[in-house]
Amino acid sequence: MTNQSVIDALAALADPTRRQIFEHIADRPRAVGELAGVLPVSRPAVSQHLKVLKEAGLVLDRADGTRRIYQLDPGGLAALRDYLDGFWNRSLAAFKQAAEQTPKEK
Amino acid sequence: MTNQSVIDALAALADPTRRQIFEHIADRPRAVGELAGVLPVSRPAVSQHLKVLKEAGLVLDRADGTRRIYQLDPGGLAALRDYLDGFWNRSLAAFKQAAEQTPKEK
DNA sequence: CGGATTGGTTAGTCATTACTTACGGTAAGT
DNA sequence: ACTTACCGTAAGTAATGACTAACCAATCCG
Repeated sequence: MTNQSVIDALAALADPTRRQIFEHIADRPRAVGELAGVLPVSRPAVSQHLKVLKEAGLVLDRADGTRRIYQLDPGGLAALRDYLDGFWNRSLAAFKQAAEQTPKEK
Repeated sequence: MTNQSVIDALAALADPTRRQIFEHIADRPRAVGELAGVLPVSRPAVSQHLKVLKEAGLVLDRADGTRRIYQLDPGGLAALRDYLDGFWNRSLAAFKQAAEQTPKEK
């Protein structure tokens, strides 16, 4: 609900490795070791990234024996999309106004 | 069009100062010195951030005498929103499936 | 012209953070 | 119980990047 979650989500997705993890999870739920096997980083690194993604509200986790399954969290994504939608309207208005001010654009 | 622009946009908005700059520009077009006067950083810092935002396709600039006016670029925002929308559908599907697998959630 | 205003660029410093290695902890199998 | 498999945490290091100070370029006004 807060604006901080959106900020955390943006910062979380800014890292290339975290974005790869996120995209793999988006495909289907994954275990930690499964992700580490695909990615070019160690398993602890994956764990640390998953912690960041979880705190940002982008992923959920559940236990499955000794394994831990991670999946997407719709809440974080919705917050992000709503945040960007807020700019979208203002962006269109500003762009329209600027186009009128400089009509001789190539 | 490429996926790289989306990645650049995410990384650009991850920085707190850049997000503040972006939000001020979203309010209305601004000059560089105008932004530096409001923000707690120096003018060169603002210039560097604007360069990043511009390369990410999030802002546009035009000359106005010695000043340079920056405004939002709808293209970058649209690409970002479409990117997140792609995850949104997958997220809902994954969440629904997981809810069925663990029906005894509190 | 000459000074003043406005911005972009460069060099260098400092803080943040992503990564690996090592360790501890829990659950399943024998 | 012992071993194996899987995962999170801590410590330490290397690399990324955000910032300031100094300098240079372009435009406007007297």
